[in-house]
Amino acid sequence: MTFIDESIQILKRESYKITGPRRAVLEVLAEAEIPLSAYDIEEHIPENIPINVVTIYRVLEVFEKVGIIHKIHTKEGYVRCDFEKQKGCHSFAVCSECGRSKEFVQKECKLETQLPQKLVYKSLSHISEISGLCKQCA
Amino acid sequence: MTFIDESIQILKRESYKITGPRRAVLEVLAEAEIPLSAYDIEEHIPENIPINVVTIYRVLEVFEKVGIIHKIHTKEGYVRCDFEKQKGCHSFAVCSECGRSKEFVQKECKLETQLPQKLVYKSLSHISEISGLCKQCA
DNA sequence: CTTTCTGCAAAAGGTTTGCAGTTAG
DNA sequence: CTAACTGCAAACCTTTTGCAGAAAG
Repeated sequence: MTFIDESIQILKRESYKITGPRRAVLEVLAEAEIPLSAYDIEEHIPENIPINVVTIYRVLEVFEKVGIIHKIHTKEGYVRCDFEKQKGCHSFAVCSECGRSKEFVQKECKLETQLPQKLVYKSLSHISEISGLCKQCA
Repeated sequence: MTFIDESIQILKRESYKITGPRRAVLEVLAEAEIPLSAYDIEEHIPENIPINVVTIYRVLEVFEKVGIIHKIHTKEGYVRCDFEKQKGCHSFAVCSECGRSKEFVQKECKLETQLPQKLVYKSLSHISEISGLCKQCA
């Protein structure tokens, strides 16, 4: 199952409509190697079917809500979620030079199990990003 | 040693000047219970000695560079670093409701030791934030 | 057919830049 | 005294909002 098909399935399940702009943004994200902002995505969309940036903002909002993309804070952009079905702590290694990011899932995440209780926090969500140099840029 | 004194020491060591605006921002951050943006900080500074927001932006940039404050991405604001001298992975638990944040340091951080090597990343820095509800807000 | 979605225009908000004058060391 | 810092004005970029028309299911 590809990222696009899987995402469409999830959107339908959550009763969102499958529209042209949403498909187009999915296609861009499916190919992307680095985190993309709304404006980055606009640039990657074919000129013959231009999509308004405002729409892209709204599309990304929905995508993030249903969990098919992640926001990368280190780079102020979005990447597709490669492990939609896996529970656990989704983390990223982000190259500070080229931006390439790799997602990985930790089933046993200290941060989400032990520490919050100790601090009397009830965990809801979690941001975890490592920034460094990738093989190509090192 | 208080946060302010320790910070001044660090700034001097890095040959930054100790100016009025820098002192004022340190004083605000020393008291703050939640992450503050540049504009938040401006509001907390005494009316009789107003400081330009542009200056606050530049002050925060320096403070972050020398490591005396941390940016909280969950809330788009800055907090003082409570563990300047401790090496390791500085993480935060942030209340999604009131914004109160607690810093903690993990000496043994899986994310900074095992995983990066596996991914051929050379670790440089690390963002780790848990978002949830604190005791008061739960 | 109805609800959701999109485009446009505009506003709002946050951040950055250049430059001249000020100040810490 | 000199390099570093600040204030001001303006530019710039990103994100949000309201509303009328379009389109998916």
